[in-house]
Amino acid sequence: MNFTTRQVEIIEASKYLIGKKGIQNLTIKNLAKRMSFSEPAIYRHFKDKTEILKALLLFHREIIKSEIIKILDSEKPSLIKIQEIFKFKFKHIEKNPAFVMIIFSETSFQYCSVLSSIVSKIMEQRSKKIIDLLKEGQKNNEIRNDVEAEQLATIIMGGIRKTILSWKLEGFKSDLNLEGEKLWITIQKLIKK
Amino acid sequence: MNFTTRQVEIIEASKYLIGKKGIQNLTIKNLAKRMSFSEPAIYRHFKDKTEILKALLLFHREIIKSEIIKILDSEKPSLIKIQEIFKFKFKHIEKNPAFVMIIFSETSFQYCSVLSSIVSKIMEQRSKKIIDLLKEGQKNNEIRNDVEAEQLATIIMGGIRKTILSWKLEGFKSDLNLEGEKLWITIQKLIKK
DNA sequence: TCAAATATAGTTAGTGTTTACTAACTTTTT
DNA sequence: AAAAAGTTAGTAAACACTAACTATATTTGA
Repeated sequence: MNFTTRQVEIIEASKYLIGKKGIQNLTIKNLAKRMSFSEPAIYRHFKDKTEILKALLLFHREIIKSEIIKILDSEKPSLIKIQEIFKFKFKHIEKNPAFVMIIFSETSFQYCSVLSSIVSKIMEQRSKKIIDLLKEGQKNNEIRNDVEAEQLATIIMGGIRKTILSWKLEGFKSDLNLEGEKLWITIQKLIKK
Repeated sequence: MNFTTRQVEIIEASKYLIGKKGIQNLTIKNLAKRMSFSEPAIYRHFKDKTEILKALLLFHREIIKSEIIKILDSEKPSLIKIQEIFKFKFKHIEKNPAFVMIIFSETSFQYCSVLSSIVSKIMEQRSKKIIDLLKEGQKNNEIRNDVEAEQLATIIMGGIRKTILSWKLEGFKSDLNLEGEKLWITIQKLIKK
């Protein structure tokens, strides 16, 4: 997980390409053009295309992970922590629209077991953190405990994903942060005790 | 939207291929093999590949639409109607796993504006129906009205999608109908008055 | 210290495979 | 007789990737 400068540049270029026109826009040819050098030069830095996608996923996972951990490690009520994760996710996506495409490319990765297992692992870890947080909140009497934390997590994560997907399908026109806030107001009313 | 027998057969074959290995498995070659005839024969029934995908989307939209309308037109409380839509969706998916791939291929269709606009229209129509149903429920005092119907719809649809996605990423191992029921129990507790 | 050796990172030109799709012909149905 | 639905054989473009060569740093040894 230690990438060279050039590797990071290639990861950034890949992100740019996927963000622009989706995963099928990430070709070695386009990547080389974006990097302003020849196609075979790419292969001096990554064994093959799968390695690039793998690096892209892992590189971003780390960025998000460290941010989430920062939130989790703070001494705040669970509900506030969830709210902060909420806000971070929407801010991160709006700042980094390329990542939306990557998030919604799980199915495109399906042909490649290496990539699909990375994606499902990332998602599982996220779910687990949210579930733990919700359980903590239930214990501390911040969150209602007549419902299961697992299902609450599904609703929260699903709601976030659906909001982002709608934003994407509408052509990124609406104000994503605003939609995120509206969603949070509702979720917070539904789950708090 | 009137398809010939052969066209329907090709649609079914496409569904089969996508269901097996995702959208990238839908090639003219594979389609011809599945239909047990030559590649150019496909083009006697559809102008190009995009037309096939378009037909696939529209054909299925009709099937689901008619089922949803049947539920909506019945004389039952809103909450029951939502529950029935819920059940139908999970049953439909479990019976028809091919369709999961299609649902989660929005991003794969993105390169083609015709297809992506069909997908976003379908989704918008679905959202609208759920929102109307929720508003009806709020009016009739079945559903809490301290939250906005739009956001409730996002949560419900997002929750369903997330449940299906997790099921897919786990390799279709868990019992989807059971997961759907657990989700419904939670959602119902959260939204009812 | 500085030239020779070597490792690194780029180039051009090309390969084999897969893709959607077509031209031209033949068989089958109406 | 003609329209519909199939066939074989093939095309052009896109794709990931490679062989072989070259320029440029970096390291090493007298």
